[in-house]
Amino acid sequence: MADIAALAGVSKSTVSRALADSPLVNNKTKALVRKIAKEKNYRFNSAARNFRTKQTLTIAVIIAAADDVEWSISDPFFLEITAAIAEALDQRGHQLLLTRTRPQQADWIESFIRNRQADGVIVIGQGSIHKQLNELAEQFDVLSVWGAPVAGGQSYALAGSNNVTGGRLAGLHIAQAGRKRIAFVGYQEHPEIASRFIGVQQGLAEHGLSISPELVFGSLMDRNTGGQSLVQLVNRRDEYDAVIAASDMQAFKVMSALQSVGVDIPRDVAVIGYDDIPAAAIYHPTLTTIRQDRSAGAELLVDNLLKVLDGKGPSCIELEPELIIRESA
Amino acid sequence: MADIAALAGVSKSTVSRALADSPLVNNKTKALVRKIAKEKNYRFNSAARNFRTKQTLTIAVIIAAADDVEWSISDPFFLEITAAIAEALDQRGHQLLLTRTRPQQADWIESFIRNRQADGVIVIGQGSIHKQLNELAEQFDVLSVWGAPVAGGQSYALAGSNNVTGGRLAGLHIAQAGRKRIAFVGYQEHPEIASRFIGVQQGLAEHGLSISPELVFGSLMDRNTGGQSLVQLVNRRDEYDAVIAASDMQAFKVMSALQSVGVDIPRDVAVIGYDDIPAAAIYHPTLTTIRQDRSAGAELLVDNLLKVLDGKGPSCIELEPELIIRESA
DNA sequence: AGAAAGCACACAACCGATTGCACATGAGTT
DNA sequence: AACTCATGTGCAATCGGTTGTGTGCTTTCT
Repeated sequence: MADIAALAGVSKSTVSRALADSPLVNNKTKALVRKIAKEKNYRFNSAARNFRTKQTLTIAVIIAAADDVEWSISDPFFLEITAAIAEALDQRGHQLLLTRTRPQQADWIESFIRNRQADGVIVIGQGSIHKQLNELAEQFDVLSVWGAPVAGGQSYALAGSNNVTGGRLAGLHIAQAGRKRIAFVGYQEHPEIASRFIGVQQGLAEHGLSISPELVFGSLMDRNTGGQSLVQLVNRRDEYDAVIAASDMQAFKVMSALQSVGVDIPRDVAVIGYDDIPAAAIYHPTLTTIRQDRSAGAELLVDNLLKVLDGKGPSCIELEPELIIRESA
Repeated sequence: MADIAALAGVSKSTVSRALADSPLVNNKTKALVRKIAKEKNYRFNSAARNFRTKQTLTIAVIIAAADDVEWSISDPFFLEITAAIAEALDQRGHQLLLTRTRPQQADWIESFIRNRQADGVIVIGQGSIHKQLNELAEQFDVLSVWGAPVAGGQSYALAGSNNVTGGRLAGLHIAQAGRKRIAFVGYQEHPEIASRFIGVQQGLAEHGLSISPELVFGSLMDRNTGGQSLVQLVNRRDEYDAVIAASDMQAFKVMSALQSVGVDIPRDVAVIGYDDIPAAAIYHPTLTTIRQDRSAGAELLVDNLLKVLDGKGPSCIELEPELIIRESA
């Protein structure tokens, strides 16, 4: 920058202001400085800038659910929403630091914020750490979370699809299809899944149906108990004519297991998923599911965070999910 | 740091050295300084450190293939390898900057390196930009690429699975299964896919088989021509008894399309994929495929890059892929 | 014409850690 | 006793931008 200043015959500060498009600089000077900067292929040093301005224009993203029993980091939904966040951040001139830090570690957020490695943090999935998040949010106003509202409210900014509505859509669709004995699969410790289950029950209730407790299964993705749940699900296959799964990946598992013992989907058992990951449109039969809009969600997450960083209070916004009817139900 | 120095009754430099575990500092002093730093919950300012040391301990990751016709960013394989890279970088004390920058943009790499936003760049998938990568690698020694060796060699560090071997394994397996009329699906502009196709032909040739040109289809994922390819593939379904796909996602598409017109897999047509993404074990029938080890690959990519950043020449390493036999073939 | 206001720019401090060099102290050597 | 040497610590420069304050010049108004 000093070199550019010398070449342009002005001072460093003028160069800085010219490149920052400050109104304090004459337009002619601005043009001259920029021309020279371009000619000399000048690049600002963002390390220096970050240092001086005390902000990094970087947002850390952490997949909280990834460490949990229910979901693995390989669930395409999380990765896709991460990609969508990258896109949204990019458009707003920020960068995405993908972190593996386990949110269970006591001081994970401090290390990001106080070390000034990131200006804010986006957490994908509350997993089972809602409480910790809440405490952190009260200390640091730098949190934006993808998930579901929690009873009692939360002090962090929240974005998510309306899981109750989503569940209800699934329940209604299954009921309208004439199914009577419904099974549910999912890990209800997670706020999102719990909401979906509530929605499902609502939807079914509107048609006078309910889910019998023995047809509620835990997550099939759980490293410890997942296999067991799946076996039970298959053994009881004559007791239900529809399965509502808490995620597409689980729906695939259900379909695969049932198909391999000769159950026809959707004739014998209808299956409905949640997320609408790309594979849902490809599976055979194609999967009826509840679509969550990742792009919209990502933008919401980012805008929420930027708002909070800007000193505005955290907001809680829910997107409307959409029923995607395909072959499986 | 100045505060810690005052509290410990030493100078800033001593604090700095003590925390950096420099041998220049007496052990007692070191212990004292560290104790105080811990008590006062001191965190170093990484912005200042990056600025001063001129390195960021950050690696940018860019999914080159994502922008291409063949693969979309939603292909789980890329996202998974990205997650694995995050893990590997974390273990080595680095961070991962996930970028969306399109590699087609002329100066993408300069903006990272010269702006000092990252110390190095990992590119996933050469896509169709091998030439550009090569030129960049000659200017900047900061490149590590996941992909396949290219005729004529490349000047960047390369890691990948041996696609020829992988293809050959697929070809051999199909041939041993007694299939005679083989179709291939994939976008051969990509070095990786091209290598796989060569391998497939080798494997088949060892059993006296070959692929007839009209049974070689372009990518099903191509936004423009993918649908057309799929229609052709289905129309000609009586002309082949096995399909070798260049990726699992494409294999799913093939299976789904064929199943929906009543083709039984694997009885009528065997299908084999490539990658072994999680869904491969879940599809019905479960997908026989060629496994690429993401963790090993990610570590290789990272180690390669760190080696290059360390001033050592770029290396080119290939992992051995593995045939995973399941139901579809 | 003189004063006030406004514009465009320069000067220099500053962010917080790292590091080359100078210096002090005490031990070991001749 | 004088000298070398090793060890431990402090001083101050430094990285490359950003920004508050100051200053000279021009314009505008009374």
